[in-house]
Amino acid sequence: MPRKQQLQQQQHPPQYWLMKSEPDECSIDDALAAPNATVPWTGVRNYQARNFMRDAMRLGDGVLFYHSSCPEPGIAGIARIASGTRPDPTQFDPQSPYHDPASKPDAPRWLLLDVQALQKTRLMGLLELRDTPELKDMVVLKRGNRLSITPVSAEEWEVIGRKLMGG
DNA sequence: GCCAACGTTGGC
DNA sequence: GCCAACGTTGGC
Repeated sequence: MPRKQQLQQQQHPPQYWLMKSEPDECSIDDALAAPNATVPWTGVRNYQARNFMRDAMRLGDGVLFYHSSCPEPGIAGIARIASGTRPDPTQFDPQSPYHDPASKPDAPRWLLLDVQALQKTRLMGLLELRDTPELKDMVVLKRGNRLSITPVSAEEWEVIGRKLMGG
């Protein structure tokens, strides 16, 4: 590994995130079927979620791929952050449901990054998440939470990893 | 800067 | 389809 990259990794210890996707739009299967199993994470239209991408998320960070707004909401796979941020082109597309007429190309308001699916897992549903004592503080489980991107602690990541990998 | 109205999210 | 919870908008 190049020294520069090594230093960067030392500056940024592993981080983990939960990212919601509607399976009708992009399921874990869809992501795995994409070229390089990588999809641009379009459609984030919330400033807090955008700021996570812009300020905190780093190449290589772990991602819990979560299916939302569907019959069986829950964690459906594991992924990783596969790029830095760039402007989300759908904000400039009048045909897109994510079109934002107030955003100008010389000052893009919304960003995306690439997410690479690593593997599909069994579905770990919301009830199971809520029933796991070690996960009771997960941001995504907090009352009224609607953020499509939420941080996951290293401890939560390990607990979920153990359950999903059948350890 | 306040805050009511409105829109969206997302589980159920 | 319902609705709780939250974010955004816009008049003042």
